[in-house]
Amino acid sequence: MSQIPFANVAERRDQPPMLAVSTVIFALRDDERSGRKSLWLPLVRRTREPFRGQWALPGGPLGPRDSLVDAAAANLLDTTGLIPRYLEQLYAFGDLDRSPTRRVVSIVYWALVREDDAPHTDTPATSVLLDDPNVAWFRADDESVLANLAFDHRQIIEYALWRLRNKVEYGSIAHRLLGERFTLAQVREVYEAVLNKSLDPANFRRQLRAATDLEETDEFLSGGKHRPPRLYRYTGSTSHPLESENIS
Amino acid sequence: MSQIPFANVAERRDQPPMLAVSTVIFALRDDERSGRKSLWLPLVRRTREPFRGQWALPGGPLGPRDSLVDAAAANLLDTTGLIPRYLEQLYAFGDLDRSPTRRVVSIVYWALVREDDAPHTDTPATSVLLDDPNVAWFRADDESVLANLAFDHRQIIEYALWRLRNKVEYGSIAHRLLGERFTLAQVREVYEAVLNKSLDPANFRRQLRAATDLEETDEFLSGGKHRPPRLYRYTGSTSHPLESENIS
DNA sequence: CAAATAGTGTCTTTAAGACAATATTTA
DNA sequence: TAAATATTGTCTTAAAGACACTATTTG
Repeated sequence: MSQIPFANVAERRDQPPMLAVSTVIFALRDDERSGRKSLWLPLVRRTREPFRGQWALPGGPLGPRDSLVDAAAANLLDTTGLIPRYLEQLYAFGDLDRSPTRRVVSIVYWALVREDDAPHTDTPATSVLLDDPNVAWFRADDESVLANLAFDHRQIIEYALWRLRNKVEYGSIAHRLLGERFTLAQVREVYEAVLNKSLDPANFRRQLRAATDLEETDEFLSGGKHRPPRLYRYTGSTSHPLESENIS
Repeated sequence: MSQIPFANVAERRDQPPMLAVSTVIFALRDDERSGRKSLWLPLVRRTREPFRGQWALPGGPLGPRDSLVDAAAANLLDTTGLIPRYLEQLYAFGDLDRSPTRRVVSIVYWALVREDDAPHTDTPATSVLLDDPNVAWFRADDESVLANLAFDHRQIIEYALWRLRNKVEYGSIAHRLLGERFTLAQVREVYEAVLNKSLDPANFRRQLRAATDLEETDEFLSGGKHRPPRLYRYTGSTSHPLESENIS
C-alpha cells in the first residue's frame, strides 16, 4: 500500500482532473489446460509509482491533438504493436479516489484483435514483437493476475468482459477475433469461449446464418481428419456509429 | 457561424483538453398535437460565445471535487431544479473540433425524470420553478430546435434517444418516467411514446407481467368513463452497476 | 343501456432447443 | 472402414403477434 503525503491530498483537491485513455484488448488463444480456446489480454507492468511493478492496462494521458479513439489506437500500437479489428468506447471512469496520487479521469476503450495479429508470448521474458519484458499476455479470467492489478483496473476489465459477452450474444462481432475467412465452427468456438458454455453445432449454424451477414466462399478448410468445412466471409455493416469503429 | 482567430487555433493545440459534464434529460408529457404522450427535454440558452443565444444541453466544467455522476446530478439540479429518477453515463465526446474555441472533452449522462417532477413550461417566458428565461422544455423530436443546437449537441441528443429506445425495449426502466404507482396502460403509453408505435394492449400486458418485477397493489384508478384499471408498483433491481445509478 | 377501456382466451406464426440421421473427409 | 466433424432434417417447446370475447365502470 502506498502512503499519501498530506501535501498530495491538498494538491489533488485543487488541480484540475487529468484526462487519460486506456484500452482493454482481447484476443482468442488456445488454452493449454482446457483444450478449448479462451480469451487473453495484454497488460503492461508499471515502472513508476503508484503501483510500481504491478500489472496495468495499457494507456496514457490524452494529448491535446489526439481524438479519443486515436489516442486509444495509438497507445495500443505503442505498447503492444497491435492494430485492433474492433475498437469501441467502454466507459469513462472518474471516481475521486481511483488513483492514490492525483485525480485522474480515464476514458477506456475496448478492442478485439485477431489471433494471428497477436504475437504469442506466454511469459514476459519471451515477448516477441516488442521484446519488452514489461508487456505480457494473460488469460482474461486469471484470478491471480486480476487480484493484483493497479488502480481500479480489475473492475474495468470485468466490465469490459461483461460488455463483450453482451455484444457477442446480440451483435455480430465474433468474426473480428478470427481471420478474414473462417468456418462456422470457428465462430462457434468464439461464442463458446466468450460465453463459457457449449452450444449445439446444428442450431448454432442455423441461427448464425439467419442472423448475420455471412457469405459462403467456394473454399473449404481441409487438413482435419473429417469432412472439410466450408469457409465463410463476413459482409456486414455496423449498428450505431458510436458503438463501433473499424480499423482498416 | 463563428470565426476562429488564428491565435485561438494555436492556443487550442497546446492547452490540455478541458473536461466537462453534460446531461440529456427526458420526461414524458402530453402532446397537444398528437393527443398522445411524447418525450420532452430541457435545454439552456447560451449566454456566452461560442453559440451565444442558441440552445444547448445543461452542463459545465468538471470541478476537482466532483465525481462524474455527482457533477451530472448537480448541474442538472442547478439548471432545471430536478432530481432524476434514473441517471446513466451515455458517452464521452472528444473530437478535436467539437468546440470552435478550445478543446473540450464532454462526458455526457442521460437522465429520466417523472412528469410531476418536471414543472410544466411550454415557453421560455413562463418557466415556473426557476423562473429562468434561459431554460425551456422542447419536444425531443422538434426538428426546428434540433437543427439549431450549439456544438455537437444534436448528435448527442440523437444518440441518447437511441440508447433510451434500446433500454426501454430490453430493460425495465419505463416506470421511471411515471409515478410510484401506475397502471399497465400507462407503462404502455411510455413504450408507445419512446418507440413511436402502437402496441397491442393484451399482448403487452402479458409480456410486461412475465418479464419485469411488477407487483399488484389493491388500488384501482377510478375516474375514467370505463372499468378502473389496477395500479401496480415496481419492485426490481438494476442490471450492471455501471449501467444505472438510482437517485433516491 | 351505450361507450370506453380493462382484462382473458385462443389461434397462428416464428424462433429456440434437443437430438437423430446423413455426408465426407483423413488415418 | 473407423473416427471425427460437417451438415441437414425433424420434432418439441416457448415466445410473439393477431384478434375475438368477456368484465366493469361512468354518464
